[in-house]
Amino acid sequence: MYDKKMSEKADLTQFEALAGACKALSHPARLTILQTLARRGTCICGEIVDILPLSQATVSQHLKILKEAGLITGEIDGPRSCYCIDGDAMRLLRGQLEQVFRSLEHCC
Amino acid sequence: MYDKKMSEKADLTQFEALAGACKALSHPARLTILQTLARRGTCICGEIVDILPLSQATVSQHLKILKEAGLITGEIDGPRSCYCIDGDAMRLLRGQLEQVFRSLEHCC
DNA sequence: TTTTCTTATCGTACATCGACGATGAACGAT
DNA sequence: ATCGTTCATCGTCGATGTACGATAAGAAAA
Repeated sequence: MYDKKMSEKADLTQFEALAGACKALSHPARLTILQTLARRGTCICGEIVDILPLSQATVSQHLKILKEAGLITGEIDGPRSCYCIDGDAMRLLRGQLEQVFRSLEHCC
Repeated sequence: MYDKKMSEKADLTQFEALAGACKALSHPARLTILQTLARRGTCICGEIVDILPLSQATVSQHLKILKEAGLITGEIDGPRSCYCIDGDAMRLLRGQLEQVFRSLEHCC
């Protein structure tokens, strides 16, 4: 009936960025795209379409999601597009996740 | 017109488990729940509802998602439920993510 | 210019997510 | 047996995600 502790609600916004990055990783096709980009070393365009069992439109959409999440960069090179892993963003994400996992080490 | 390389399509199923775990992490409320469980050390029941700015039904739904993803365990203790981080699952996920990030170190 | 190749975007259809109120189930206490 | 508490589940609804074909936009090649 009465307020328990005068609303000490958690601030969810502090995790919004990390949650968004995890969402970008939360699809097999997008993880496969990242793996492919890393494996080829150099940037790749629509070879990804040939590799994935998905339509060109769907692949392009997944690439857009990864780009909007800041995990990859895309540059137009003539008639084709060249995508590349954003190393800085990836290292940042890696560090953030590592920090979370460290804080989660103390379980019951 | 002709098959480029006789269908060397990537197998997306190999990343399904990891993608599913990332999806479980891809919501601020769920990350906050994990942080709360870790912070309290001991298992927690519906105090989470008091902490999060969400309804009891919504919190229960997030807890279910985390449990189905195997990241937490839930035990019924009398009239209340006691949740706890699954340390083994968390370490496994941490290792898998670390492996992915290592393979992504070689960027352009 | 016209064609061809490559890629992005639009529109659509269906599935899933995220949030909530309401209800139900389980238990302790009266 | 009847409350009151705690929690899970149901049903609903709008928003978002996933997939595709079709189309548009751009540059190279004819």
